[in-house]
Amino acid sequence: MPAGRRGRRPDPDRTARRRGEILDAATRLFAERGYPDTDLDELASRLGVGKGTVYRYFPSKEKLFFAAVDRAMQRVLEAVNARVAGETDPLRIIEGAIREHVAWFNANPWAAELVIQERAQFRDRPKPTYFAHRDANLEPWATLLRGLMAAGRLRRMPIERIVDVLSEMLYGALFIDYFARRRRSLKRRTEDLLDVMFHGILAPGGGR
Amino acid sequence: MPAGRRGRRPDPDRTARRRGEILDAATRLFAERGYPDTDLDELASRLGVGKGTVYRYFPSKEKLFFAAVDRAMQRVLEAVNARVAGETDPLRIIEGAIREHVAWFNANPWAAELVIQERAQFRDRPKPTYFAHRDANLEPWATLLRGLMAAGRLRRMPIERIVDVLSEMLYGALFIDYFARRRRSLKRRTEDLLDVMFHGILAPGGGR
Amino acid sequence: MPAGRRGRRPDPDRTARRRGEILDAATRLFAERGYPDTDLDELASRLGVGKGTVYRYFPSKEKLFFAAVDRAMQRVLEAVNARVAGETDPLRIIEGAIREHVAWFNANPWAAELVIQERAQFRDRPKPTYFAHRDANLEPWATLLRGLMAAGRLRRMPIERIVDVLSEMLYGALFIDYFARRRRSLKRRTEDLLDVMFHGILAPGGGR
Amino acid sequence: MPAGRRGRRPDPDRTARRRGEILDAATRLFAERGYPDTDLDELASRLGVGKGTVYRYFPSKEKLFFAAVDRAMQRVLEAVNARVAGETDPLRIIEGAIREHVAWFNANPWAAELVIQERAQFRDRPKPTYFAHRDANLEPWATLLRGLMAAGRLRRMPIERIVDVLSEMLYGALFIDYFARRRRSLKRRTEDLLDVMFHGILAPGGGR
DNA sequence: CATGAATGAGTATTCATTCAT
DNA sequence: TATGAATGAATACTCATTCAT
Repeated sequence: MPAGRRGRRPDPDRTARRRGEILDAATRLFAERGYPDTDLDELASRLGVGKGTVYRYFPSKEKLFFAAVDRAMQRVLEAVNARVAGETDPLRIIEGAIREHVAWFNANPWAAELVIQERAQFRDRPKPTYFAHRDANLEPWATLLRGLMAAGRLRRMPIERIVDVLSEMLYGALFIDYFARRRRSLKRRTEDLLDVMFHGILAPGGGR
Repeated sequence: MPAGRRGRRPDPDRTARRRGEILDAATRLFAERGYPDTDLDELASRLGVGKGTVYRYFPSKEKLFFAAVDRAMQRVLEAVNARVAGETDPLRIIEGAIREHVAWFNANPWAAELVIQERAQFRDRPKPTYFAHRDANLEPWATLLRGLMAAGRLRRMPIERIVDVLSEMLYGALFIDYFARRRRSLKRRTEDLLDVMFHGILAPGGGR
Repeated sequence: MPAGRRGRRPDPDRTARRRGEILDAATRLFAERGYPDTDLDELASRLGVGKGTVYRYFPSKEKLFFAAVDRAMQRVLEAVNARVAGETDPLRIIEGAIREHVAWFNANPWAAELVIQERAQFRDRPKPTYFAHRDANLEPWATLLRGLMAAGRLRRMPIERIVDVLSEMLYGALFIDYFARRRRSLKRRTEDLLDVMFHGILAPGGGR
Repeated sequence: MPAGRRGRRPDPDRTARRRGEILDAATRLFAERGYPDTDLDELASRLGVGKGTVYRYFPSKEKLFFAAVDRAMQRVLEAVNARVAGETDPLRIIEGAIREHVAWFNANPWAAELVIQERAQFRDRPKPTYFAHRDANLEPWATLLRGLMAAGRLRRMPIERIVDVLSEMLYGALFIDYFARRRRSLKRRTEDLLDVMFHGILAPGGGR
């Protein structure tokens, strides 16, 4: 054993596991109570550790919260990517992504809560985590859309139009879903969204 | 002097004006700082009145906030109704309503802020003010849509599908608009929305 | 009509009546809620007048309270004096005074409440109203006692001993009565007090 | 190092000592200023600790106050019991108890203050602490009195009569003592009380 | 005289963060 | 490394009093 090294060595696995446990509990609590009503004291006792320990892993309540949001956003993306992994038809990829996005937030409403909380409590953040992640993952989707358009399967329009409107729909759906206490089934709402997104509401020639 | 009670009489005009002034200033402050960071003490000094005066007009910070949200929501509806007042073609009415909704929130971003704040700080409210107002005003729009569908100008689909997806788009647009710091022009984004809403993204026959 | 005098003359009767009404309502409220929880706003509305009016008759909440206590103390003394007015036997006068004191506070528990409140809220008042009144009325009673002692009907002892112990009994009775929620009848408790006061608890020769 | 939980362990001794110190200082302050004028902030600075520390030991101002009253009442009873511990003659036990009660409150006037404050500020408490403690300790005294009566040393009368009148005397004495700023010596007043309690004021045959 | 709108000093309590052990 | 005792800034609301009308 080299001189000068005493005591137990830091165990990176243990550390990572601990971090994850804290993040899990914090996520649940932030979503349940909202950011301001979440008490780090309660978090610590739920975890069965001291408050100081939480502070060893995250330097402040704020940072802990951001870490929670960040991880949540990673998870949606992972879920979406996993869902479309086997698909080859680009249109089915788009469709699958939409379905998964709606379904995932529906199954994980706490994530929507985190997104709201972040926006409400930290109004001055340059870019909310949700969009940071979305933008970082945009390019492959844009490529996909360009391909479909070139193949004549999508109407000719700026790619941004699709991306933006789709974002609005999904983001709106995510919020309305969670807090307007909707009564229609997840399946039906997904069909609504896909149908309008793909075909619009006008009948052929109905515009005039 | 008229018989009956003596002394300084309450002046309803003055009272209403005062209430309005307080509400204006409160709205601005709540939107600027967020609910928790808004100090009624500061509100009072901005208005040049004592804290107690604010409490004469609104019994609590919470009630004041709800009054502010409520008034904001009334105003969007008024703006939308005013915009479509002269229209006769039902499709143009729909279109006008969408345009105004997007434009109004774009011009009054503080209103979007209030909507978010309400949701984030009062998680347990049965129905957020935005939806309460929307639902109270839904019927005429549903009638309009039914008419258009009967006339063959809209594709046959459940009315709810249109209402829901449109809500999602508008609500999503309202949020994204305000806090994703979008770079594309209001006009272009409105066209995007209308185009996709009306025609969808698929080319004819593109689904297969 | 002399020049220089305009308008309605102050009407002393009306003024006194008004003062009395305010004092009545204030007394009730102070006794019900305690001094700190009595709201002059509520007092005014119960009376159907404006807050300002109360201030025309009493310069401050404190002064109003003292006036209420003072009037209450006058009333006990009046009641006691009225009760013994017809008596001629000095011992019966003493007895009647004790009976009336106990009975009056029992019938007017709010008065005991005022005595307590005064002591608790204004700890630094030189002499509580109750004792001020008592001391101002002490002399005739001392004379009475001296006469009884000279006549051999009371044991020889300092007059102050009787006055002090009797005061303690009465004052103690007044408090215990009101707030220990006693279960024994007024009559029985009065007899207890008189019996011990007059005869003590020892049997003849029981001291040794 | 023993297995199990790491970190700074709670030290029960230290905790108890701290609690006691806070209670001491609080008792003094409540008695000096009265309940409403006692500021926990000032209490903390007097103790040289932060306000939060006080709240660690007592969950509210109210609870702290009740704890102070409660401890005071325990102490009177201890003092009284200690005083009569060596006595064997039951009559001397009674006498000693009375002497100690008067003397203790005379030496600890702050305790009387707490009793008053409790009554005045918490009008609706079912049973003031003073009486709760008294009632919990009543039985041995009743037994003593029954014994004396059976032995012919006390006049035949209901035990309750003695207990009640004695309570009234002591309670009255306690208050008068503290706030009528009496001028006669403690010793003399104790003799007064004992003399009247034991022998009454009437001369033999003086009743008629 | 009478009113009640306006005022602002005053106060209990919470909880993120630090740091002695 | 872990703990939890200690800290103190921060905050909504009440109510006695004043005074314009």
